[in-house]
Amino acid sequence: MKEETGTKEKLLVAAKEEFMEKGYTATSLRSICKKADVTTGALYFFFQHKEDLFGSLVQKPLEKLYELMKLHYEGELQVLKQGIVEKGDYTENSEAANFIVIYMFQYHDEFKLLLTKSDGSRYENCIDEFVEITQVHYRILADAMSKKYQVERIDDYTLHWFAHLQIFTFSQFITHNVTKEEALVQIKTNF
Amino acid sequence: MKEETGTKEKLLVAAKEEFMEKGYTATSLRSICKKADVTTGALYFFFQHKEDLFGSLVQKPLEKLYELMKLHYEGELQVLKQGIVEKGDYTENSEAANFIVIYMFQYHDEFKLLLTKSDGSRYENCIDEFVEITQVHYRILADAMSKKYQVERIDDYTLHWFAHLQIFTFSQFITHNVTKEEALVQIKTNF
Amino acid sequence: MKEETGTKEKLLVAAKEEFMEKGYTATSLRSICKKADVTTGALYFFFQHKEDLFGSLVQKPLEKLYELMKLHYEGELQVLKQGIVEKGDYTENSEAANFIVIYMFQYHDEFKLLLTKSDGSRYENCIDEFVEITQVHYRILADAMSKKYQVERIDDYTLHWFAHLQIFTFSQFITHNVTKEEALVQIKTNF
Amino acid sequence: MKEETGTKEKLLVAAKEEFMEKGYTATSLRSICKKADVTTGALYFFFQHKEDLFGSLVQKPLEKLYELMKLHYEGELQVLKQGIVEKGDYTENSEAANFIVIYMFQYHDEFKLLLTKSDGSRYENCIDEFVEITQVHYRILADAMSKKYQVERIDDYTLHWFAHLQIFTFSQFITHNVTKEEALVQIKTNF
DNA sequence: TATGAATGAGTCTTCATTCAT
DNA sequence: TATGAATGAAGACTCATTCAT
Repeated sequence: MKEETGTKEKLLVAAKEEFMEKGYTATSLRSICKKADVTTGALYFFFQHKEDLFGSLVQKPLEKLYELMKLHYEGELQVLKQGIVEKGDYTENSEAANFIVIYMFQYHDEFKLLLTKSDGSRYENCIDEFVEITQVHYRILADAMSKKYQVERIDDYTLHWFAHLQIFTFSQFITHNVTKEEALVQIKTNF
Repeated sequence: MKEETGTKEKLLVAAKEEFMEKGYTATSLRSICKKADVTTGALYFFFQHKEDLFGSLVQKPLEKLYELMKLHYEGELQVLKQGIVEKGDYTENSEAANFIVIYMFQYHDEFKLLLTKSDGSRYENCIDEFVEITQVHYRILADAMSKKYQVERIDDYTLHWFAHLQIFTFSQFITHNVTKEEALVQIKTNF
Repeated sequence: MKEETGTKEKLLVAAKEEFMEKGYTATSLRSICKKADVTTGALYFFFQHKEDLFGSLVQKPLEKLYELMKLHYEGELQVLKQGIVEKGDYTENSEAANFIVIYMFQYHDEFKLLLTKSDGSRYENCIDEFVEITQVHYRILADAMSKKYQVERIDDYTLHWFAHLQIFTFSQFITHNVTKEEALVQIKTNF
Repeated sequence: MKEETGTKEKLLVAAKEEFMEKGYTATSLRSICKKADVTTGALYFFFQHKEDLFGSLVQKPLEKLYELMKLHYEGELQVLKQGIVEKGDYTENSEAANFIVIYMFQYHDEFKLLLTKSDGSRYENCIDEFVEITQVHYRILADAMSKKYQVERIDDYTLHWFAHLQIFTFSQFITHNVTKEEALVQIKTNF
């Protein structure tokens, strides 16, 4: 039955606002404490570093997203193995993509921080990791295809390009003011 | 007929290296001066701010690129006005795109700074401006098309998406290790 | 019949380890609490200050040693007063010295803390006090001697020197890795 | 023709005073700047670290002393090699010892800092190095002796003891309020 | 043109200590 | 007995910028 918001929560809220406004590097812990109406020491009671504080906002959604991507990609591989692409399966997987988008919108702020405000922090290259994961997946997919249909191997650059494009598309939803509904339409149209 | 490299040049060279390595915010003017073997005062004789120094590396190529884009887009509009799209014109315009790519590779470092190392500076959102310009152009184009062929107006979001995608494509050439040749092939293929 | 080690004991053990490793100033109470798996508040329930905690480790052995020195020196004075130095008495006193060494080894850690890790605390000059006490004693001894044998008064500096040397010798046993046995041999040889 | 004392000098003077009063760790750079009537930035213009500042006071005398010790010991070895210890040589070497004392008194403050106020800095164990050097020298000396006179090898512990005692003696001159004259008398008497 | 000394606000972080519960 | 949240001053150090010469 607590009435007043906990200090940690106040800090997280203030941190989110400040990071969002100024970016990781340009944000000072002081300004966060001030906004949260809390002393420096209090901040350091709850968080180890500046980076830890940023991570506390952003880590979990990030990891969950990795997981969802993995699931999504494994789903696609299942479809591939079954040989025959039936409508139902396809749909199922498409739903996985949907789910990812929905999840990203659920943690819209957090992903915006990751994608546009993490410069200077450990997370500044997280996009590259998304691309990397996707590219690895595409490689498997592409090789299977080229083997099946006896076509030439797709070169790395092209693959990377597709992977990056893919991630770029999803990023756009967050970095620009796209609504969840618009995003879902896009997904349905393009995939 | 100067023999020794001028101080200003040494500073610019050092600045480019440091910014490239650490990014705008994380680079200290001190480190630049040190690398250039020049004193702080000297730096401030030639440049007003940190931002001015960064701008001295990056401003001109950036403006020139804006110009080239304008030209490119005006060219497309000319084609549009003439009503009949003749082969020759089209080629001409395609060559404009080529020229842009070539120009970007000529100032490869500078554009890399702009696209990936300008965080914290006045230029951190330059990509958005590219997109904006492109989008405005697309709007004109699209409206002309939809009027001509009596099709529905293309919504802003889609247009923005196309514009961003366009810019993204060009950015990729610079931010990733794409060679000029590969880039030109891509351009020829996709446009 | 307590089974679990008491909180206070855990704190003392942890404190000893930490102080020994890093010295008084460089050791933080936090690190002690962490090592003892105890909260800050608990520490402050049992101890008033950082210095109080350090004192709790070190005070008693220190005082006891002062006492032993006093005893030792009083013994020597007794011998002096009796005029005739009999073998038995001498031995007795030598045994007092022995006892001191043995006592120091019994609280080896504590004296090591006092002699090498107390910098920044109230105890940082404890060696000087040992020297002071010894010097006072030597003064009495020396004056009696010089009166008895009609020799010149020994000057303060020399006396201080002897006192300091004496204490230095005992310190060495603790600060360097001398075994109790070696120390006792040394004592027997030199005194 | 400067009239006002330079900033660097003011800083060094203030630093010496503060370190002398409170010791390395307990002294804050702020307090030094305040005493020197100089800003923090100024300090960091002249010195890299807190340790660098301390070193600027203390490094040179320390190194010079190492050198003098080396010379002194090499002198003793020369005497040894010549086989016959002639009075003149011995005197010469004794003069080397004298010179060391005189040098130490010349930089009395600096050596006091090193011997009693360097705790927490890189120099906190400098005494041990003195002892080490001396011990190594003694080893050579002792082995030569024991070979020459066919006596048993002196064990490491005893040697270390002598070395430490030696250094202790010299330290005393500085750490206690011994005058240069007293010290020189001591040296003449004991060596 | 350039020097280099100096500024001073600002950075993250640590710490002994307190106190309501 | 003990918790653990909170304080707030202080720490070393960095930086863009200025200015007399």
